[in-house]
This record gives sequence, structure tokens and C-alpha cells, in this order.
Amino acid sequence: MVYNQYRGDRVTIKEVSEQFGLTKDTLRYYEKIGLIGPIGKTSRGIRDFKEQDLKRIEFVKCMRSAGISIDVLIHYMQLFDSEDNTLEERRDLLINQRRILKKRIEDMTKALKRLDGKINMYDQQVLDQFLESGEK
Amino acid sequence: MVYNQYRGDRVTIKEVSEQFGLTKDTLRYYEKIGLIGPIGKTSRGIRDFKEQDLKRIEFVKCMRSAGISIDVLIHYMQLFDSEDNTLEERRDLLINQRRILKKRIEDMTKALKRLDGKINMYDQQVLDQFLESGEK
DNA sequence: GCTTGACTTAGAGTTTACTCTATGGTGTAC
DNA sequence: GTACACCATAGAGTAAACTCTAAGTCAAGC
Repeated sequence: MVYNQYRGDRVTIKEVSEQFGLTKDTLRYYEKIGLIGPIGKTSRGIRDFKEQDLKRIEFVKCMRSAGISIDVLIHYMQLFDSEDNTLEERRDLLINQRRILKKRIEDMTKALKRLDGKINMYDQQVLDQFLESGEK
Repeated sequence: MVYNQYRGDRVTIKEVSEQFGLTKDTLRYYEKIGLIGPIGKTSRGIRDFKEQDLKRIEFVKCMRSAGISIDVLIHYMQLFDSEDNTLEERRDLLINQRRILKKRIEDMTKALKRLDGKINMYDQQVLDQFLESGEK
């Protein structure tokens, strides 16, 4: 039976990587630049992800998949971890990102419609071609 | 009165740049990599954009603003300009991009909802803070 | 006791999509 | 006749976000 040295009660980087579909390199990179963590380490220097870390990773993943920049996310996390009262600043940051995101969704929705139009056009042309070849 | 040497009946790069909100550098770059053009030139080597060029630029701009990669667009344009019958290949390419685009819109819509949730939370907290300070 | 496979770090390299710099040409305005 | 405002090219540089490489540690299995 394989007993993995890295798993006691610990949550390893591999597990987190698989859970979120981010590479181990990306997770270490995110930690290095201060987007997540610092992640706690065992006595031998192995990362052990806590519930709080996982929550943050999940949030970061969601925002990154929407194209929100790493710089903005780092800024948000710094506000979040700050001793000061940053409620309003965080709210304003989010409102601003929301606005940008909405614009992007609109652009993409326009492009999607455009693609749909073209695809329909091609479907018709492919069909015409088929009919034409049948008439020979 | 200023008579621009570059405008006779010609459509200059500056005009196109302003019309589409793309820099002159970007337009030249797009031509260089084969995404648009080749654009016709006057005897002295000045670009003169035709209606057909403008249509393509507009399409490219729309697709780029939706995040469709330059590589994919070049491929599409190559199929478009090909002598061969590439109808079905173009349709398949568009269908594939449509699928990817739709997924991205979904991801972004999820993130938007997430942001809305957080913003509401912050609004409430900011309000609570205000009320609290008023009670003092 | 050595191989395997997981982990670590520091730092170099890659990809995408521009964006800028240097250098030079041309026509109009003062 | 020179300053200004355009245009051109070739090629170097940049920013963002990873991604990879090298070198090393450590525990389990054979």
C-alpha cells in the first residue's frame, strides 16, 4: 500500500492543483507574487493548504477566468489583508472591475452573434453546394 | 487651407486608425502578419485602404475584442483567400470558436454575478459602518 | 542502498500581442 | 529653406501571465 509522505492530514499542492485545474507552478507563482498565501509549510518545508487558502484560490480562479488582471487581484487582496478599514476602497475596486467586465461581456456577445450569423451563412452555402452537386 | 498630401481619394492609415480605434502601428502589424491586406499602395508607397480592407478590419476588430486569437484569425483569413473550396473548414473553425467564446461568456457571467454578490455585501457593510458611527 | 516520485527554490525562458525607436522620404506653410 | 506633419520600413523592446529548468531534499519500495 502506498502511503504518501506528503499526505498526513495535509492538503498538498498536487491535490489543490487537481482540484482547481491550475498547475503546481501556477499555484507557487501565485503565492510568490502575493496573490494567495503565504501558504503554511510543514517542518520540512512542504506546503499545507488550509480551507482559507482554498477559498481564496477558488475566488482567484473565478476572477482570472473572467480576465481580471493579476495586478488588480493582488491589489484587492492587499486591501483585504490590510489592518486599515478598506471596505469602501474594496467596494469601489469591485464596482470598477464589474463595469469593465460587463463591457467585455457585451463585446463578446456581439462577436458571438456575429459568429452565429456567419455560421448560418456557411450552413446555407454548404447546403447549396450539396444540392448543386446532386443535380449534376 | 490644409490640403493633405495623403488624401486625394485615398483612405489613409490615419483615417482608418481613427475610425476603428486601432493604432497605426497595429494596422501595419496586422498587415505584416497577414491578418489584413496586403493593402494597396500609391506610387510613393503610401497605403490606400479600400472598402474591402475596411470590412476586414472591422471584422478583425470585433473578433479581437472578443478575445479570439490572432493565429486563429490568420488561419480563417487564409482559408477565406484560398483558391480551394474551404467553406466547410471555415464553418467548422467558426463553430469551434463559437463554442470557446460561449464558454468564456459563461465564465465571465459567473464572475459578474460573484462580483455583484460581493458588491452588495460591501454596500451593506459600508451602510452598517455609517449607522454605527451615527449612533455614537 | 539505490531508484522512484513527490516536493522545494531560484531564476531563466516562452507566448501573445502589440508598441516603440531609428532612420528616412515627401509635400505644404511661413 | 526650414519647420511641420504626415508617411514608410526594419527590427528592437515591452507587458502579462505563466511555464520550464536545474539542482537539491526526503521517504517508500525493492
